[in-house]
Amino acid sequence: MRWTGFYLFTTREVPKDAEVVSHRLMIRAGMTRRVAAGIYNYLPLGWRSLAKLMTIVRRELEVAGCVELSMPAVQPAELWRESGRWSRYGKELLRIRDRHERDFCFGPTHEEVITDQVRHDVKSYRQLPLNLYQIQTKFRDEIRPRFGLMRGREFLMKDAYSFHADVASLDETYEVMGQAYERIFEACQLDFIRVEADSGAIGGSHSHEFMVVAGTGESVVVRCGSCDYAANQERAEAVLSPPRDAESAERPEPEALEDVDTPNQKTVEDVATFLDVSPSQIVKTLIYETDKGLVAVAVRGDREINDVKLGNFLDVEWLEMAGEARVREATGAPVGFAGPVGLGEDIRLIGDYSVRQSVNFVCGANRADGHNRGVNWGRDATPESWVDLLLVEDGDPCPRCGKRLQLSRGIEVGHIFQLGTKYSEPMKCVFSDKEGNSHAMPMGCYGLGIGRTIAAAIEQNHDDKGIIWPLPLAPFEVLVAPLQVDDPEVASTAERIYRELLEKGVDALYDDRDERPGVKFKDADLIGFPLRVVVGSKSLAQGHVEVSMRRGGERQSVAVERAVVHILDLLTVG
RNA sequence: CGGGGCGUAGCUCAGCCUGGUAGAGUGCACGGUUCGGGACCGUGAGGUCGGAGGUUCAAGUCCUCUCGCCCCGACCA
Repeated sequence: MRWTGFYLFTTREVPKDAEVVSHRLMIRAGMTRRVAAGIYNYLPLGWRSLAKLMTIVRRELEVAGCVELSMPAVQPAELWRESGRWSRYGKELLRIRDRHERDFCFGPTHEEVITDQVRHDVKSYRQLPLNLYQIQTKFRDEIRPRFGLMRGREFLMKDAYSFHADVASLDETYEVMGQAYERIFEACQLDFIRVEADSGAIGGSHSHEFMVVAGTGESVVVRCGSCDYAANQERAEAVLSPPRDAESAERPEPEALEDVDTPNQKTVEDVATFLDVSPSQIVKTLIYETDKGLVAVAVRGDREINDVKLGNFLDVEWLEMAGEARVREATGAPVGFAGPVGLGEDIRLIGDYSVRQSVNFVCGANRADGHNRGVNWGRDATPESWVDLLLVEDGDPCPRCGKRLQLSRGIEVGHIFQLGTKYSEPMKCVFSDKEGNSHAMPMGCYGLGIGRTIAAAIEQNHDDKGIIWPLPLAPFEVLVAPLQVDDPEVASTAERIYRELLEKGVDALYDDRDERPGVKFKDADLIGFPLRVVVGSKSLAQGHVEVSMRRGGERQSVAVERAVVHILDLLTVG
């Protein structure tokens, strides 16, 4: 490809609202341009990187036994009504109406459509298992799209769906897919980890996310420094105060329950200072509002609740911290003075493990400017359940080996989970077993963000000059840059090298622009071609061209006749 | 959805408070000097100042409405 014939325009400046490195660099390198909020053009250069990733994905999925197909972006509401998601999915589902006033949506995912297809064709256990995938445009009407391709509304996603005759088969495919994902991200040369993830209301025994390690990631990853435990923070188990036998522990004598005045002491820190206790001796009571009513959660004063765990335990569709008015209604006190003692009948009380062993603790008294001290479970209040609801923090003990956990940030580029019969059941995607009995097919689903993976690759591979592509994802492997295009000697040499590279199957771009050397160098660094061949009149007079690698940046003078061989060597080594 | 901010040349922005001739840099075109790390000089083209309405002799500037975009928040008592 010749630069002047390629639609490639770099810029020096970038809109000030582009804050994340990958976003800025993609705009500057001429890879993408925003069309609307969270909606982008993939320009030829960017599209080449996406295409390379898609090729890798297809290659590994074929190995894993997946079959590619393509499904529509626009889907009829009736399928979503059947699965129940038309009403449940919420505002992220972009709903549209055709000229006949029929309801459609722009697909955010394709469980309904694929299930509808498979139930039509597959009737017997003999036809299972199946694993179908597509790479296709999705639309999710995100509250706040941001960070360019990292969180767009319209985006490219590889989504695969597997169908099985039994759970064992699902388990097997799930593992195969996990390995395929590992091979994909390894092939992209990305630093990633596979973490346990929350499978949420979907149920299912397994769910894993694939995270590209990056400080700008939106997800928090919990890792053990000693063993291989790794989980999404939403999922990570807390073992702060493991349950133990009450009688085996030495417990202080219960003190009398006391009601003390704590004027204006609303936060845990305020109360701790005021009453001269440590925050961990305070039991904080959080009031949540859910679609199943109000819930009070007791947790150690210095810790936070993991809303995802809470939502899963309660099996609710939504929950949020109750507002000022609801808190007052529920506890009779303003925010800051809720406590487990004497809570109303209409509010459930759940205890987090972190306070199960608490004795003679401090908590809100459910009145303005008042707290209880000397509170004890059983005598003064009793949660209906003790549950792990804690948000894991840096330094907490590992649930597997007890060593310290570390928190880091990651970009979620892949998510695999077992759906079970969540869709096959309501949509009657059934098959006959050997005995002729009918069963809903257990399903798995496997997503991989194409654009997000490219963005993540840039987040992980750049410097102050620009992108440093991992070779497999680079839009072009080699840039051939003649510095003086009007010098016939320079031009013909550069052109010859370029042509030979093409003949050898190398993905090369020929910078035939009549630009000053500085401009060409800056653009080369910005775009991040892994290899660069510079043909300049001065070195050519010595019979040399210059070959350099973007990563590391070292330049080598190479004899003209050896240039192509040398480049091929470098490309093989990687 | 709540709060804040921004829409002016292809791009990045100034001008708005205090109403009176539409600006800079960059990019683009042309000419010249340059030519191995985003050169310099000169000339030029390029704008319904997001849109609608209002106030005014006069609106990019003030007011109202509207559309679009961005940021923060919508979580810890």
